[in-house]
This record gives sequence, C-alpha cells and structure tokens, in this order.
Amino acid sequence: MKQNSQQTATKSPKSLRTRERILDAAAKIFREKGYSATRLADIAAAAHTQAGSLYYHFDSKEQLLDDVLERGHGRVAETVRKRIGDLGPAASFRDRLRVAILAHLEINLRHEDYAAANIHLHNQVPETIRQRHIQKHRTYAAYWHDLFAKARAAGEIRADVDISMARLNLFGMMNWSIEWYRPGRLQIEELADNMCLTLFDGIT
Amino acid sequence: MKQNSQQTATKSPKSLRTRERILDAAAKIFREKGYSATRLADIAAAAHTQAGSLYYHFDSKEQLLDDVLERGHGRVAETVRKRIGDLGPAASFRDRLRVAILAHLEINLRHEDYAAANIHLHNQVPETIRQRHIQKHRTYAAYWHDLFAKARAAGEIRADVDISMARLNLFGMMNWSIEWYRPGRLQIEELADNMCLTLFDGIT
DNA sequence: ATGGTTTTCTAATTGAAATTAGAAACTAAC
DNA sequence: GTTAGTTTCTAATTTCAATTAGAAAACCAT
Repeated sequence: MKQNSQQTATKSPKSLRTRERILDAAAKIFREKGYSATRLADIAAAAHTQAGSLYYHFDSKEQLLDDVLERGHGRVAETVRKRIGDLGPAASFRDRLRVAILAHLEINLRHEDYAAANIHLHNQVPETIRQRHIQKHRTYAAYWHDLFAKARAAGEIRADVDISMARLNLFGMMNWSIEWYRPGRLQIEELADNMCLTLFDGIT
Repeated sequence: MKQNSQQTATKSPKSLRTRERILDAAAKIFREKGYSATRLADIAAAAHTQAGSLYYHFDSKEQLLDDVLERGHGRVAETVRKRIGDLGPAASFRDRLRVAILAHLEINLRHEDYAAANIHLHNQVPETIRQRHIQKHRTYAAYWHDLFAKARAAGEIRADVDISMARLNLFGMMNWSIEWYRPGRLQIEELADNMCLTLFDGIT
C-alpha cells in the first residue's frame, strides 16, 4: 500500500536533493503545461537530468504528480496549524484567523507552482489517488470551518453569518491570488491584511 | 487570419446544432480530464459521433479548445454588459455591481464546464491563441475596474479602498464558486446576495 | 427518385512520448 | 586502486491518439 515514494527509508542526502530538484521542476512544468502535456523529458531538462533517470527516483509520471500535490498541500496545512499552535490558547479567534490567512498566503505564494498544481490539476490524477487528496482538502477545510465556528461562538463574528459561505469566500480570495500575485509591488503581509479587512468588516 | 471557426458563413441549422453538441461535449471532457489527456474519441463519444467526424466541424483539437474558451468567456462578458445596459443610466453603481455579480455567477454556474475550462486551461493553449484570450480577460477586468472606480467616485465606496484589490477579491469569490457550487440547496441569487454583502460591508 | 451537396464513417498514416533494460559513470570505504 | 553500491545515461520498445483520405450515407430540391 505504498502511498507515496518508493524507498521511504535509506535515502542519501544527494538522492534527496536530486529528488527535490525533480519535484520543483515537475511542479513548475505541470503548472505551465498541465499534467498530460508535460513530457518527462521537459521535467528532466528543467532538473538537469534525463527522462529515463527520473525513474530512479519515482515510479511513474502519475506518482510524480501525486507527490507534487501531496507536498504542496502538506506544506500549507502544516504551516497553518503550526503558526496557530504557536499563538497559544489565549489568542482571540480573530487573531487566529489573521495568522492563518497570512500563513496560507505566504506558503502558497512562495511555492506558487505547487499551489497552482493543486488547484488546477487535482482532478487530473486517477480516481484512487484523487480520493486521497480530496480527503485531505476536506480535512483542511474542516479545520478552517472550526476556526470560524469558534470565532462565532466567541461572539467575534456576527451570529447570523453563514460560516460555510464565509470560509468559501475567503478561500476564493486567497486561492485566486495565486493567479495574479507576483512578488514585487505588494507585500504578502499587506495582501493578508487587505483580505482580513474585506472579510471581517463584512462579517463583524 | 481566421481567428475562430472555418466557414463563418453558410451554416445549416443541423450543422449548427451538431457543432453545439460537440462544443458542449468538449467543454465537459476538457473540464474533467484537462486538455491534453482528453482524446478526440472521448469528445466524439460524448457528442454521439466519431473522432474523424469532428474534423468536419473543427480544424483541430487546438481550435476546439480555442472555441470552448472563446464561447465560455464571450457568453459571460456579453451577458454582464447587457444586464447592466438594461439598468439604464439612473441606476446606482452599487446596483450595477449587484447586477453584474449575479449575471457573472449565473452564466458561469449554468455553464460550469465552459467556465472551468476557462479557469483551468487558459494557459494550456499555444502562445498565439493564449494572447488573444488574455487580452479578452484584461478587457473584461478593465470593465469591472471601471465599475468600481465609478462607484467610488460616486461616493458609494469608501475613498481609501484599493479598487484593484477589491475587484480581485470579488473575482476570487465568484470564480472559486465554480469549484464548489452544485445546483440544489443554494439558489444562485442567494449566493450573489451573500457575496455582495461580504464585499460591500467590507468596503462601504 | 435522381443528382448535387452536406455530413458522417472507417481505415490507414504518422509521430510522439512513457516506460524499460542494460550499460556506464560516479562515490566512498577499505 | 579495487570493489560494492548508488545514480545516471542511452537506446530500444511499445502503446496510444491526432490527423487525413476516401468511401458511404443522409439530406434536399426539383
């Protein structure tokens, strides 16, 4: 039942770095061309190696996408949970939400290729793999839902607000930013602040 | 310099209907599998015909996607402009925005396959075609920007609000709904109302 | 119903790209 | 500097699907 890579144990540092390089290249090309249109030769070229060599690190093209999606989502989910954990139990839910928004944006916009792959390609993997990813997204969504629910219970959000819609709207704003945000003019923090404002002042 | 189909003139009603059927099928399968992974045989099957027969109606697979994108975006843009036009010159800008939001959502959610294709596949067409679509999206964005700008000039939006961000946030909410909205529980009108509220109360 | 036109089908043709196999090159410990 | 293990390369193999060509079928006006 291997869900991810091949030999999960015994990995030399060099092998690990190559693997990383390949994943980054894959995310980049997948994002640019879509799953099916990217040739392993393209990924290989971007990772400074040969198409055949990829098979030493990955079982198949399919599994490569699987890993890209996994890693992209994993990083975001872990970081958001960690940052909120770091806040301690005294923090207001409004502060928690603010921190979560910043973390979500930061990771996604710093690894846009992984993020974009997750958004655009998650329905291009075969059904079994797809189910696993859908499940993870559901769990992540539930985590946010809970955040909103507690904020409302604490009176930090108006009682008549539809929590589910609020979360979906926020996800829309955040995830859409991957389409247009380019580093430079606007700091990610400013972006996060702006979204907080739009959301809260429409909610509180 | 044919930008779209082949014989733009002289089309029998039957041919037109078949063409329509093929476009719908294409949008559906493209949405499900992505551009490159969909076989013309799949589209043909969904349109109750044979792969080879598609070539009577379209020049190539590429042009098929081109037309799907074109039609998807065209319908939305035209409808939004028309509905706002119908409002007459006396309408408040807030009302205009409300109407525009409803129209955008209605068309996109009633033709989700076309909408999803536009969102997910617009960067999978070859460069020349892609440029044309990007241009159309820019024009559409500018139209909305103008709507926001006039609303602010009329004092219907706070003066310190960043118009560009507001529009992007709104687009995020609206376009993300294509990922999760399924007809049934929630009416599209309710959805539009909700997004208006979230947006305005965060802006006004 | 017959001739011309439009539309659809079937059966090649063609090229492209994932995957595999086995040989080479590299690495590090002794 | 030889050897075992790891990593990479090259050159098939094999499958798959877009496109084309030409034959059939459907349609329509007379």
